[in-house]
Amino acid sequence: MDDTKKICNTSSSDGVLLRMGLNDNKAGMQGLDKEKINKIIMEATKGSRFYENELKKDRQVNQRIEKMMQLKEKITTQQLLKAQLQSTSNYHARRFGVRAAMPGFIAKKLCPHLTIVPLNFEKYGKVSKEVREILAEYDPNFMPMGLDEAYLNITEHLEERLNWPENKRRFFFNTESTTENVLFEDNTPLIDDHPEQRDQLVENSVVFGTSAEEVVKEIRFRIEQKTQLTASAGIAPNTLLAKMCSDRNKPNGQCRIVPERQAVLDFLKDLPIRKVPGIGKVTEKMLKALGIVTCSELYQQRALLSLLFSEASWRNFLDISLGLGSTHLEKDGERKSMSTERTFSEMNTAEDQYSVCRELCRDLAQDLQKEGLKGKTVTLKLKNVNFEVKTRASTVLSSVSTEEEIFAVAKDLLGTEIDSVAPHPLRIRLMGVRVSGFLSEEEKKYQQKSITSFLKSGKEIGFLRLQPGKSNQEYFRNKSEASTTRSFFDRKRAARQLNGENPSLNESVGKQLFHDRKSSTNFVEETKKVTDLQNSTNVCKIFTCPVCFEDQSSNSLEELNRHIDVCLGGTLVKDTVEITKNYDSKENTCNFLPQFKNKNADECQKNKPDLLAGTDQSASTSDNSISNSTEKFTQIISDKPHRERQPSNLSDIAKNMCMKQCLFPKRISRDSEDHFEKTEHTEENSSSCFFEAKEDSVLVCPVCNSEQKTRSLVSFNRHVDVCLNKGLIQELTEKKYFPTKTSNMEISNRVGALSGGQQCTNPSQGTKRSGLTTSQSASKKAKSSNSKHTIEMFFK
DNA sequence: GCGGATCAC
DNA sequence: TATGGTGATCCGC
Repeated sequence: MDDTKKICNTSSSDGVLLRMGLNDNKAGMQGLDKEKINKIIMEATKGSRFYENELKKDRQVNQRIEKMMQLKEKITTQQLLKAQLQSTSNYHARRFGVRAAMPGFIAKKLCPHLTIVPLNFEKYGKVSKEVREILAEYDPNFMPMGLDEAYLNITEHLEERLNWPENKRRFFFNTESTTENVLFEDNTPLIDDHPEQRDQLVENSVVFGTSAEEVVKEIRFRIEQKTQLTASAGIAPNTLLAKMCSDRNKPNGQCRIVPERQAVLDFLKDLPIRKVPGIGKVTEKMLKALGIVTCSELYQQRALLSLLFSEASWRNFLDISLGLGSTHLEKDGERKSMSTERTFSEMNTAEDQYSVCRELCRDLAQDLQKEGLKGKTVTLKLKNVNFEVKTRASTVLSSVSTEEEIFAVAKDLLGTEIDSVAPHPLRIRLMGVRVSGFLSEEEKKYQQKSITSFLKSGKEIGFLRLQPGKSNQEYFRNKSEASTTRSFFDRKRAARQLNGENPSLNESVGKQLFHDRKSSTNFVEETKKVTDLQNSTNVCKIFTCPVCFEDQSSNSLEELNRHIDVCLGGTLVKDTVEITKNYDSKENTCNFLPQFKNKNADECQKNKPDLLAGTDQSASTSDNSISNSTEKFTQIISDKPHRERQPSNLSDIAKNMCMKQCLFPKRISRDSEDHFEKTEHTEENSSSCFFEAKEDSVLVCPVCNSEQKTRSLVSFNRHVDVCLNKGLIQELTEKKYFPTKTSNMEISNRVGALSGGQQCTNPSQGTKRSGLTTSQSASKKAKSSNSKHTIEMFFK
């Protein structure tokens, strides 16, 4: 309880400083007088709406912490001990997999012969083309992260480099002398002909060695010589460590963590958690409340964390505390959303808001079309003048990509928000529009095919029959032409010019523009009509379905799309049947079984626990000879490596494919390789389940490498616990956590206890989250490469 | 699927 | 002086 008080009694200004204040945690800031600067920030911001909102957010965080501490109070020593064993063994079982015999496996995780170097560019940070060229010499597949970071895997380069002569590793200072530049370009003849020049040359050059450190020095040297940019770098066995240690010698320095377990642990020992990518100020504060400040404390408190945080969170904490990160660089995954947003001075008229909304949709549509994307979900984001952010989303049946399509959805969302505060105006300072739920390549094909076949069949008749506008049109033209032909911002700009660039006149200008408006509610209605008209390209339309050629009663695009979807249903079925015949084994997808793919893939994923429990819902919803769940799992985890198994007949293929589809839908949809053996993530998701279902294979302890007689997951895990607790893990553990008797302690209810989240579910109001999102995967690139280094490396 | 929240860059 | 934009992810509902 003392802890709780401590947190909640923190003065509000302290709390806000945490949110707003200078973060001197980032390297390069240590020299500054933090307190002084924070004081200045405080003085400048006190009393503003922004500040008030920061206070509010901070109070929310404090409430979360308070609840967490209350929960912590209820935890008994017994529970903690139990959690200690369960979290550790569960973590290892899932993280490292227990399917294959892997002696010394865990140790290897920490010592892959891999060097990953993130280069953090300082100054103007942009990884220009030149730089890029230099980096590519060391790793042609290097991964740029944003504008000012890049990850390189220099493992291969290091091997090659061993045989390089000194000359190949010599680089020159780029002085102002033109002679030097000449030398830089072509030095060989000069060396031979003029010994004195050679001396000078040697004086002005530097030879780099063959170690990883030398390579990175060389890269940084070359970059600086060529672009004047300085960079700091970290050399480490995985991306997480590399990122963290590149931070250590900022600016313009480098640091290496050698691929040895002890070096990793030493590095992490006193490292503040805030230095870890993915742990932000909120997570830091929450962990601090638990007395956790360094990464090693993250490990020491793992039992507590497993009880207080979601599984994803505490497992990520454990990853961090053990220095586990990705060991290969993965190309970006597919984009998941695209958005655009804008901040402006207070905007409180519906007309302005619809106008801005349309502009955002227009911009977004352009961006979407550049990448050829169509999405099904449109999200409107609003920030009111008190800095409170709201998002409102709507998912439509047919995907959208054009300005009109997006606006059709967004304007409804906006309308709802405007209505919700009526008769008061909606006072906002930011609006954003996002499109997500993009069509997969498969879906695009279907769509394309349907449309193509439709057009080819000689039905190229415009399905929009335009009719002359009626009475509303005149109204529309007079009333809102300005807002469509000139953007909101253009008008504001013009108004500013008229008013001598005085921004304070913005509001009055707005009022002038709309001085003739009626009561606010009526106005909203009118605006809606206007925008509906706008949505119809300024002309009244009657939609005719391009499939059934029926005139549609509604003039809403959404309605039309819905209708077309229904009509196209037939076409779609036809197409998928054709695809059935074109099974491509490389693709490993279910597309030869369209019924299953289209209808049941998601279901199957959802029903996974049921499948495992033998209820087998998917089998009942599909007649594709999916006999029963046990059989399916047995097949996948059979002793023979999966990739060697050749499906013997179509039915087998069906089972295999469908199971893959169901178990690993995300990855299957992207890649064309066999993901079972390689994807640790899937392992994590399902490893324990495998054992429950497995009947004909032998469990081998991943630690001691001995075959286990039991088929029971519980017994098996117990064995692994014992092994783990005796061995590697115990090194790191404080003795109080592992009194000798606990290693024999009965471990029961493992899977249930695993969802420790249940225990910390907050039934009451306020903060919804009981766990935290702290994976390094916060950023998409870090994420994509995050979770599948270990098994893959091992098998390589 | 939605909405809020956190995080990185 | 007034407090950004974009994208991703997680959690609870």
